[in-house]
Amino acid sequence: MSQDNSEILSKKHETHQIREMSSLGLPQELVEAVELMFFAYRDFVSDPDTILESHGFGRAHHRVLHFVGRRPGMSVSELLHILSITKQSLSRVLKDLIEEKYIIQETDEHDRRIKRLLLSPKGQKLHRNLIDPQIRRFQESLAKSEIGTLEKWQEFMLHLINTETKIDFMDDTGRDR
Amino acid sequence: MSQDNSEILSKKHETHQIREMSSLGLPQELVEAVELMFFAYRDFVSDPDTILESHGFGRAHHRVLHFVGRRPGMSVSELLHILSITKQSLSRVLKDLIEEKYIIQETDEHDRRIKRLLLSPKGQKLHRNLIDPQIRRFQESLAKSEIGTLEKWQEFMLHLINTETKIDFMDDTGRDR
DNA sequence: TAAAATAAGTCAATATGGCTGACATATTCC
DNA sequence: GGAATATGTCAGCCATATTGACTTATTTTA
Repeated sequence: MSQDNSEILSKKHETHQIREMSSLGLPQELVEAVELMFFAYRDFVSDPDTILESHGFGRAHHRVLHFVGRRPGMSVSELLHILSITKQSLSRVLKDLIEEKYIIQETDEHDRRIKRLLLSPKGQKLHRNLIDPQIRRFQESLAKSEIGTLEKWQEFMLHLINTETKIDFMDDTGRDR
Repeated sequence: MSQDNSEILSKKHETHQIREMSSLGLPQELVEAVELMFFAYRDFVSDPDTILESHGFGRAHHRVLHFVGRRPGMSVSELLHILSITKQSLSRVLKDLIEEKYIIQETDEHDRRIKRLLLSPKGQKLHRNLIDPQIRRFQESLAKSEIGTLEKWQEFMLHLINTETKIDFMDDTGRDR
């Protein structure tokens, strides 16, 4: 769009005068990066997927467990908003998690229409089991690669995100408030 | 697993003696990183998703178009292997793409059991339209962030990937051969 | 050369997790 | 008292994944 390629072009490959081009006529490394996103994401969620399967749950359950675990006391509509899915899609998985006592609902003290969502100890345990292999993957990747700290990686990833989403993420991490 | 946290702990936050912990009792930045993977991936595929919808296609079609575009002449079984899906899952989307002339099949010269897959000019155009917003997202992110070049980001992402997958990826990019 | 292996394609059935539209209930706000 | 809000639920649709069984054509191999 408004992006000028020449800036990017001049930044890379000091040792090569000519930037490698893929079969698409696009910079090789950028096309590779697209694939890295695909493969890294797929493998990154593969360990939790295996655990979830043994509980009869899917990725949707994982997301709910995760965000409720990270923001204890969040409402159903906050959860809907952060996940960007419909009430009906959420309801099926949330129902499972409540029925099997991974998630507890507590009516808000001041506004009795709102239900606050919380992880039960059982839910916390599962959440922890799901996130552990992902944390481990990051730690191993950090140890193996030259990147040093996560800081710049995080900054880059954050810039890939839509502005609207960024607001949710900030809320979620409790930063910039 | 074999990973020792103390090593990671000592590497980060020179300015803070105590590492911030999330509500999970896990390093805050690593939990944040897990969420960055989720949000970044979701938004990263959102632009192609919109384009695909207008063609009556889904993400599965996108993946097929992408890999065939990147590795012109690949066989059906190579495609199955790289996507890690079943023949039956592939068949529907591949059928769509062939019927609507985005993908062309050519019988291999030497082994007539094998069908080589290629993008038609129409397929190349769509592939290009799908990848453009993703390339743009990377370029904008590169411009906005301090990371400089993609190199270290790529290295880190590559280490997140399973060894088996890495082999496919290398094959795909034509490196290390 | 006959049998086995391989590449591709197809059938039927099933599950997950998205979606839409409509509607019900309880509660709070104005 | 009526409007708005938060939640929950009905029914149905779609995309994309799965498994298992089977066919056809072709090549490899014993």
